[in-house]
Amino acid sequence: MSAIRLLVLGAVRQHGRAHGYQVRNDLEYWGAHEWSNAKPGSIYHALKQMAKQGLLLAHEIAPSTAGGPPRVEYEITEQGTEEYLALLRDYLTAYDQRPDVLTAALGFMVDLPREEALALLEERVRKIEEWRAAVTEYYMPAEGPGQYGHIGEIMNYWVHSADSGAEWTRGLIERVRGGAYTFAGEGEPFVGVLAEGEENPFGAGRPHYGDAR
Amino acid sequence: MSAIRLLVLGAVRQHGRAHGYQVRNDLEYWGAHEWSNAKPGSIYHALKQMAKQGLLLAHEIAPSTAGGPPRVEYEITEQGTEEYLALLRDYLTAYDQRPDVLTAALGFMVDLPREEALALLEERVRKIEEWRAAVTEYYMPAEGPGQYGHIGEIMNYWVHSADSGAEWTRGLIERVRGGAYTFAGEGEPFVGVLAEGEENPFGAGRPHYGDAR
DNA sequence: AGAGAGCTAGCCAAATTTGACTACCGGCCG
DNA sequence: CGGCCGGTAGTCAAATTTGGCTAGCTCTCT
Repeated sequence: MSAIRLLVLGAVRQHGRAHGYQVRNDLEYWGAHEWSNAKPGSIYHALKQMAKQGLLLAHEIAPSTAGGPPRVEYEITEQGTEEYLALLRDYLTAYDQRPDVLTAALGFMVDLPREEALALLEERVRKIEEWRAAVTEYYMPAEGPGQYGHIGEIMNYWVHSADSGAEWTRGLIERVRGGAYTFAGEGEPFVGVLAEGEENPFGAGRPHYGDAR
Repeated sequence: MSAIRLLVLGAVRQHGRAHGYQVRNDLEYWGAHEWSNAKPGSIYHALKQMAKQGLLLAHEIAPSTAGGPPRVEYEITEQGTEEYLALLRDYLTAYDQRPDVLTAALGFMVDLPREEALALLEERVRKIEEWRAAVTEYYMPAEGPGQYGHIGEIMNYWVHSADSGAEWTRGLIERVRGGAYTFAGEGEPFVGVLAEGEENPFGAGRPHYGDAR
């Protein structure tokens, strides 16, 4: 699964109640369209799918003023919250070469208690090291590297990425252990959503990298 | 697009003529199922699609001995070769947060002349630096970092990944410039496919990381 | 000789993702 | 006042991806 479900669940949860366009807007605010598949089609699809599965509750809203398409507001259910936390824990520890799930999880990590987040991040480092060992053991056999020719560069790249990822995670662990950020149960949380009517500084009109391609 | 097209085109090209299962086997040999979406369904789909688009030529093979499903062998066309080289060039330079396309391109980079590969890799470094500048400029405004709360860790992670990727690419450039590997037009190329009947040391029976999850 | 395991080769339905498209409204410009 | 631009809210068909399924062999025990 991609990161879309976590992103959508997290966005709805922070609002309490949100319709599709609000979610879409939040994800854009977070820059999610740059590092994940958070495109309109995917977002609306995920909302409907998760409503069907009981993770979200759909409220049909009467078209307020003029015609327009029928709006639907979503609210997260008990079951949806469980799924949300499960995904969050999973993605914080998973090292599977897709950086988007980690990125999404970083955005929500403060929904967990500090101690748990630390434990998960340490688990993440362990997983990376385990993976690294597996690569070097299986793909760099006794005959020595080089027998793979340029193909060895692929393994080299994997190993380099793993090392870099582990190093970064260790840095994050230190910052969190040192008291950075506000985690669950520690008072007023940092809110990354826009209030109704608040101007979106990251919305249209703001050049994002990649727009010119 | 994912890396699947480049992988499939490259595999068919190295064989000269290959049927689906051969391609599937090569990709497994390269470990592609671990870092890309190279699953049977995707491979067979890509073969058919590209045959329909004229990138591959499909030969119906009469069922050799007993019944069995009708085999199809594929051969790359002129147009397919062009597409192959275009994808290769593109993926060697593209820095778009999906490591699988780079990984796939690394596997085939020796199909280009050494000088061109070097130029593309240098272009890649430039792109990464450009991207890094965009992130730090747009997402770390005058108010200073920290106003984003833990969300700033996402940008921090991006920047760290970019730096790590650039550093690795510079290392590769040095190795290639120093004469490593055999590039197009430099004599006997390194072949990463299995000869008909050769045993696949990476096939089934060999534990891959992730099998135990 | 028959049961079962495992390989070869490939197919398929369901789920997801993409990228473009619709429809309504308000403002603004000449 | 007509036309068009931009924002809001969302839909849709087509392409792709997933994960498991089929069917025919070939060994290997028993």
